[in-house]
Formats: sequence, structure tokens, C-alpha cells
Amino acid sequence: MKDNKNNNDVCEITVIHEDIVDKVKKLMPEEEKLYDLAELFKIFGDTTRIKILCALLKSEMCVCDIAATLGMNQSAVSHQLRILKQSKLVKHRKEGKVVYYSLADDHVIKIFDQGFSHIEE
Amino acid sequence: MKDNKNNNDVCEITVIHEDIVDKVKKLMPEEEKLYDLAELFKIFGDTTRIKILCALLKSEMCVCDIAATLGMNQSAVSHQLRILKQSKLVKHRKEGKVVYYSLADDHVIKIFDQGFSHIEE
DNA sequence: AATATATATGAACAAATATTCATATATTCA
DNA sequence: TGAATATATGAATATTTGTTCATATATATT
Repeated sequence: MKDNKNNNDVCEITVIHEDIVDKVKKLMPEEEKLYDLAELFKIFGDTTRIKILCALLKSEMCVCDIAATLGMNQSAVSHQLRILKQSKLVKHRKEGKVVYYSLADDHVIKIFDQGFSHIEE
Repeated sequence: MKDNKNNNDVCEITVIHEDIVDKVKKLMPEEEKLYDLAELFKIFGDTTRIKILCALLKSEMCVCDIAATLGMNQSAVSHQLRILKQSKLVKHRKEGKVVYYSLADDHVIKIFDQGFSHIEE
């Protein structure tokens, strides 16, 4: 049972409907695009980041106010803000030593809405 | 510097704009809802699952055809399909020993579209 | 210039999670 | 009934990732 190398033509995956596999393979977006898509949704896949985005949906806020709102320490929030910044979901402006964060555009709202719409049914 | 416990009234988080913090706290959706939202997006935050969903977007498929399409082994695909099933993103029907999976509804398409729309700019 | 404060960040640690391997289950067919 | 096949699943492993802690940086204030 351990040496199943005898039926190893190219790979050992069984295919039942070769036509469908071929068709779908052709229709699939390029690897990189799907990777980027997963990376984007990964950002939304964390409660802390969701909360931060949700807060910014209501108001522009500085780091320590976000931390206070979520009841988390400043460092954790700052780390997550960096991730949100990198994915261009939030933008920031500096006023003295205070940094204000806000949503970069309305994509966040739209993605949120689709998400909620799936949950609530 | 190490013992900053002197200013420890209730918690040690600094608040600059108390009015904003109070306002946003009131406007935030309930904890559980945000948790569910993050859980949903977590599902989309994995390349394998994104690929599976993307394939199913094109056609209903059985497990081994999905595995062949993605170039992954059957077990890995099956594990991910279980997760997708649990979150009600896919449904399945059984025909003999073959199990066919398809998208549960059109939420996947809509969420994908919003995601792509953010990536492509 | 020295101190206080807001934010950022590197490293360590802990927790979550995806894949693989082995195997179980269910169904078909001889 | 027994063999073959499609799928499911538990356990182990490896990787990823979030938080914490300590500390660095930048700005304001005295």
C-alpha cells in the first residue's frame, strides 16, 4: 500500500470529468490574481482589524482613541493599522504627534455590506 | 520608567478625544456580529479556498475534479470543502459515490467582485 | 536641553490553521 | 460477498499570524 508509484503517470489525481476540468482550468483567473484576492480577504479575516475598520467607518480616529474604543493596547492596534495601511484600506494624516487614521475609500463599506448580507440569512 | 502603575486608575489606555470614543463605541455593531463577519472573511482569506470557490463559480464539480483542477491532493481539497460547507458558501449533492459541489448562492460572486474591484486600482 | 507623550516597530511567544498521511466510510460493480 | 473507488476525517506537523513587551522615534512643552 505504501508504494503507490506504479500508477504514477504524471500525477496521481483521479479525474472523472476531464472536459469540465479542462474548461474550468481555462476559465480560472491567473494564479497571482487569486493570491492577491485571498490576501485582501485575509485582512478582513481578523476581529481586531474588523473592529478598527468598523470604528473608522464612523469617524476618523487617532491611534490611542482606537485602542481605547477596542479596549486593546496601543501596540497591538498600531501593528494592525500598519497592515491596514499596507493594503491601502486606510489612510492617515499627522497632526503634531497625533496620527489620525481614516478609511481610504468606500470599498470597505461595500465589502462589509456584502459580508453582513451573507451572515444575516 | 518600568513602574508606570501610578497612573493606573481603571486601565492604562490614554484617550485624547473622549467624545469621539464614546460616540463610536455606541455606534459599533455588537461584538458577536463583528466576530461573525471576521470569521466569514477568514474563509475567503486562503488561496486554496479562493481557488475552489472560483472554480465552482464556473461549474458544479466533484471533489476529485476540483483536486485535479487545482493540482492538489484529494484530502486537502476535502478538508477545505468541509469548511466551505460549514459556512454555507457551497452546497453539495451526492450521486452514487461521487459528491458534486456548487456555490450555495450568489453572495460569493458579489463578495468576489468587491474584492477584485479593490485590488484592481 | 530635558521631559513627557503619541506612535511605530523588532523580537519572542502563543495560538490558529493548512497540509499531509493514514485510514475510515460509503457506494458500485463483478 | 469481495474488490475497487470516491470521499471524509483524525492526528501530526509545519507554517502563519496576532499579541505582548521593550524600546525607538518624533513631536510638543517646560
